[in-house]
Amino acid sequence: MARRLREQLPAGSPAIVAGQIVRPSVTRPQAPEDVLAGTIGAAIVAVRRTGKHILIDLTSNHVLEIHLRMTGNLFVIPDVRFRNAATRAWFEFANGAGLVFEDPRALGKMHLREAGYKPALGPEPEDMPFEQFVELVRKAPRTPAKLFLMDQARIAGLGNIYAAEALFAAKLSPGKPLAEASVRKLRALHQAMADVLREAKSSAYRGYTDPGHFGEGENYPAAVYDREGEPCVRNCGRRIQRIRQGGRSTYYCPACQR
DNA sequence: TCGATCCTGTAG
DNA sequence: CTACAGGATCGA
Repeated sequence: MARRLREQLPAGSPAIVAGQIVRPSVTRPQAPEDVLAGTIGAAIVAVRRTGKHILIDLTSNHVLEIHLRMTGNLFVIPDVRFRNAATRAWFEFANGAGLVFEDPRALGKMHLREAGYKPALGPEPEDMPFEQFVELVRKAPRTPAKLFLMDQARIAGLGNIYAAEALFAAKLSPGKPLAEASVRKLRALHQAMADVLREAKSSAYRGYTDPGHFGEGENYPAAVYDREGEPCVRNCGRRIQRIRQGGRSTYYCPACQR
């Protein structure tokens, strides 16, 4: 997302000349006017991603932090006047283009931070050495594997879907602590976390929940997520089960994942 | 460790 | 019509 946004931004970083927080709840607990005050008049210096957070560096010595949650979307349109009804916040550049934050369910967040701000996140799977992963596992001897993977303070970037997929790939039970897993399976999981995120970020799917792909039969890339009752893709003869963990659904193969 | 909360579209 | 989905945060 951060990369796509970078590619869409107008060249020469025109200043932001106007903006509106259409839905005040997106900046809560910050006041919409405070976010606008640090944004309007500034230009964009860089767009970065860390974990699930998008960070937009501004010349005002602020950082605009955006979390898309599930249904959020952030992009540049050539003419800000053509923003649509799901727009929760927007900014207009000096050339008339718009940076638009859309989010039908309005769960996404936008906050103004000081320069140098860093979200409290664990390492990204892509640049986490195996030894560091093992050390993190060792510090959570009783936490069920799936809850461990979804804890952003431990490891950044995996949500409900990708955690389930990585565990399936590594043949690990979502309910058992990783501290009890073999080194071999931990290695597989370490690799799977990076793989699953790389695929999710690839242009092919733009995330498993992209409207054009989600739940669409053969195009649907998830092996277990939302597949309760379907036969395991490994043809082990069992069906995918759904259990409840931390208030959310976990999908897994009871035969393959032990 | 658990549930409620936020928010709305969609599935039932 | 109600239940549920998602991620993060908060309070019991």
